[in-house]
Amino acid sequence: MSTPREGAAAPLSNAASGTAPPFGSPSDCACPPQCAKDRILQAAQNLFYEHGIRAVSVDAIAAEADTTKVTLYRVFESKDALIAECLKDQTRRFWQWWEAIVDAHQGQPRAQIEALFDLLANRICRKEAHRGCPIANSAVELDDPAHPAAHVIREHHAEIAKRFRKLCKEMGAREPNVLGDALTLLVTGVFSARIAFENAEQVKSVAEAAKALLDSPALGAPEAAKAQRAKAPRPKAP
Amino acid sequence: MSTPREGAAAPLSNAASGTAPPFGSPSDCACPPQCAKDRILQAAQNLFYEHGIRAVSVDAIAAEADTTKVTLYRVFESKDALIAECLKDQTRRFWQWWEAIVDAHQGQPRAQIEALFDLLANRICRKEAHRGCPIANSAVELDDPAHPAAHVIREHHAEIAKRFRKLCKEMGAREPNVLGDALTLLVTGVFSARIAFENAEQVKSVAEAAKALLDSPALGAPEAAKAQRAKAPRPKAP
DNA sequence: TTGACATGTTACTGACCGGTTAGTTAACCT
DNA sequence: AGGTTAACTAACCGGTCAGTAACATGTCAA
Repeated sequence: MSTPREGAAAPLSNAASGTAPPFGSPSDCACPPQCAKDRILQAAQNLFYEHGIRAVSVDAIAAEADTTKVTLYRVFESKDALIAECLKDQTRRFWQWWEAIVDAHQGQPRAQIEALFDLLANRICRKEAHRGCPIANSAVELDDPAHPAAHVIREHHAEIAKRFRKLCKEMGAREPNVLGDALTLLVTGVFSARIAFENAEQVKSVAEAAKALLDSPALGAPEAAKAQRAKAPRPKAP
Repeated sequence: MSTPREGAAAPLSNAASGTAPPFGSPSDCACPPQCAKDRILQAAQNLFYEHGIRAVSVDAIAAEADTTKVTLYRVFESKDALIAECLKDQTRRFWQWWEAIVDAHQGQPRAQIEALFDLLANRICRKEAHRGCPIANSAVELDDPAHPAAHVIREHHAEIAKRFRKLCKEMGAREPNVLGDALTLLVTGVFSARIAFENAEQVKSVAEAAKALLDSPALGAPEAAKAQRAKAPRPKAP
């Protein structure tokens, strides 16, 4: 097997330093800045994202966090619990990102969706996003449905679909559920494709794809709504 | 860590028996039916798909293949080489599936695309596809770009995009490259979503999404071509 | 000063990992 | 009969894994 991590002896592997999951690492924690728990959580997220969950040992995490395995196990019950905490933290930051975009276009569901995809397309092309979505990636590595992180993964994806469906409904789409699910597939698709494609630019067409779906005669908003959308921000929609 | 595999002592784990990746397992090999190499290749694909590459030991593969680790290492250079062989085998079977569908609608690029998505939607809902795409999954677990399987993964995805772009061109699409890439994203998306969504049916809208994209005024075929498509099979396209 | 608390240090356990060595058995070909 | 080939058994190697035990240190608050 091609060396998983650079041995338990790895003191300060900067293999992952400078790299972080696409929606950032923890910084807003209750405890004083950069307490051991914070550093461990951040190191784990970076290493998990960069190399995969199973490829990273707790020794490597502790080393990257500039602490020891003992401290790690004092703060987290197990590696599995740490994994779950990492994912929770990442979903929290993802939804912060989402909310900020949605808030910027209140009452304009179509503009909200477009902005989400425009900014996603930009973000996914950035170098630090080269391993796609950390949550979806975890789903690949965790086969046990009883794993403490499994629920986080499922809930996250269900929430994306739910919110897209709702936005599509507000937009007055003909088929809000199908359209919402189609947009969800584009999101999961762009993350997955980002890993496997050499050229990061190739996945950028996700924004155009989303707009094409929104304009779809079969799924999108009827002409009336489409004409309306360019004008004043409608309050909420039917 | 939640027990990776059920110990090296696992003799005949039927944890994966009866489960196979979405595009099947090897059966058409040169050597006599069910030689050791065949059995190993099949067992590895099943176990890798079900539990992930890193979670499966070579001991477990040998046991599942009803042979020994020694035989495995006589036939394959290393676990990494075995991984690469598994992926090659799976891409081969994927393109067999693809070609069969495309051949059934020769000269009708739009019908070819629609059929690909219709059948993909059906296949992805099947129980044995519940872990998405084995090739995309491997990309998550293999972080080393020098891994013997990395090239297989990249080439596979590039080929999908290339073929979709070509079909879109033949279809006379306004933006064949963007449309082709959008379809590619739907494919990667439906595989990824299949893992994380509890309800398999939710990803089925991929076929409708694809049709909506094909009908997109901005990306799809102009009205003329669209009217034409229902009629006689055009020979090749512009 | 005295605790309490978070953290660090060192060393360990038992299991499992990928990979190897050595020797055996059975079928087939010449 | 002898040789080749492919398969088997069983034990082993050095290393890594997740997780633990026992003890030392620093710091801050009362």
